[in-house]
Amino acid sequence: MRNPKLESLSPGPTLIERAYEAILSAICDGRLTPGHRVNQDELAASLKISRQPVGQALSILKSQGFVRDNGRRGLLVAPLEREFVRSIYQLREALDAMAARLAAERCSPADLAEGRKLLAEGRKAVESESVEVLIAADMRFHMWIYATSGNPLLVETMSHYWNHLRRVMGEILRHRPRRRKVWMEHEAILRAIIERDAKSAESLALAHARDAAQGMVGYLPALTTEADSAPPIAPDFGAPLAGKGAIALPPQASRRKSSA
Amino acid sequence: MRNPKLESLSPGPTLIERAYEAILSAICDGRLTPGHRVNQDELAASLKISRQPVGQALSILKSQGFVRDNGRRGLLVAPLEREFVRSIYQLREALDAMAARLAAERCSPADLAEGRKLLAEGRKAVESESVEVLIAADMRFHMWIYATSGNPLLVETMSHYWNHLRRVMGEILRHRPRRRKVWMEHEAILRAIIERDAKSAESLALAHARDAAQGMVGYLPALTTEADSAPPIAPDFGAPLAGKGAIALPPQASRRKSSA
DNA sequence: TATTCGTATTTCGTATGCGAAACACGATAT
DNA sequence: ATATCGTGTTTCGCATACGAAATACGAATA
Repeated sequence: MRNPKLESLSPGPTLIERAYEAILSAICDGRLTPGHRVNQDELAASLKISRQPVGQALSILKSQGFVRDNGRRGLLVAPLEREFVRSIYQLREALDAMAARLAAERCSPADLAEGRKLLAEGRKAVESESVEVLIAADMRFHMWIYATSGNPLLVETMSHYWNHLRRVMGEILRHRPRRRKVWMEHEAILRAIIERDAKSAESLALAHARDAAQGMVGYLPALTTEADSAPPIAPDFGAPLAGKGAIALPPQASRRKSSA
Repeated sequence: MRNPKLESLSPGPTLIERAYEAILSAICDGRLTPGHRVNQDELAASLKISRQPVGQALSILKSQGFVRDNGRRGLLVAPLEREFVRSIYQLREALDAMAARLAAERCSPADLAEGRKLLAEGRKAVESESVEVLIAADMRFHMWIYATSGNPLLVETMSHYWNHLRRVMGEILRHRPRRRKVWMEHEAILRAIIERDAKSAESLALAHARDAAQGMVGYLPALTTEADSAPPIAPDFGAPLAGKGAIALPPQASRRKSSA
């Protein structure tokens, strides 16, 4: 009666999750442009589902900063704000540096093989025409470092931020020549990790993050739609400090038979 | 016709937001215990609202890792897992160190006054009996550093993580004597910031984070409800890598007149 | 022609309705 | 007594319905 080890199968993706993915990817690759107003009915019609799952997906997107409240006029796709992007790159400096150091300390042979593969793919991506391919390769390389660091939260957190970065990078790389230097720096980082030189890996990653920031933030004002980006209106949802709720919850909600 | 400067007033908190706050604070201060199954109907009944806003709030909480899918049996309050807490503290090392350094470089006189005030309040909180008061003071001091660093995303990100830490700290401090050392370390950090000694501030904050981690993670296995924490089942929602959506969105959803 | 007011339309938040899937429990058969 | 099956209950996801609030637009007025 005891099957050796069958992992329980996950319930299929709900409409909420699929709507979330659909809208998020539309935002991240620029099909939904910054500042564009989003509309529940319209999205629901596009996806051929009802408003309900769309609304829930938008709630999540809002809490993650991809869409934002537009006063009483629904939501809009978060504009690309220089300050915000700068903030992300600053976090990246700290976290990428730590990730590279940890990766150098903890990497396994399998990890290294994967890293080499990603580097090769990246080199090939540089040759390709597609900005999307280039960004995806860049992202995968860095995600590999995060994963190799052995900190799952780092992967989660940074993949979140990279979705924001995708938007910026896509916007900018479409207008500016891409720099090959990126993958030389990647190679240097990888080599340091391979040689288990934590110190070097850390400082190379830091320099790389600074470099990337300079390449992006500098060109941002040109396209940050200052006009659309109204001053922050609604109290932001993304940074919840619990404890201010007006609705009280009973000390311990015991399941069942409470109102029976 | 042009009023000099009236900031637009924000739409009042919706039921979703209030339910979110209520549930989050219940989770963070332990009124909803780790591993406890949460139930839409029951929460809705407690809050005296319908299931709809509760469900949306839970979606957001799920994407933030405060509740998690329980196979096909609804949701449960995320158990306190050692690995997860360790991950948070590791991120804190990197981010707190950076924050302290930036704070030392950028603090204004007003910032310093605020910092001194928080330190004094913290000292008083140590005398108090309440674990909640103690945690709140600790949290506020660190949030001050984040704010003073001038990086708004740092505030947002860390306040998020601190909500997770609140759960752990509350659980552990209830069972173990609180350590006064914490506020001596805080004082040292503050002093370094006041003296604009970025290097010292950075390393002191790093040491403080390591110290805090040791004080928490070490005692975690005793209370991590290993039995309840089923192996991860559902593909996690918190770390979205956009682009896998099955539902396609048309290239550019132009508002209106699409389906006339 | 420019301004102001009133009405229709849009759009969101919330409630409720409905069906499917899983669990719980008891009855039946061996 | 134990195992198996069938039925009722729970509970969620999704759709739809409804009301409130804001916008947009056109008519009336100066």
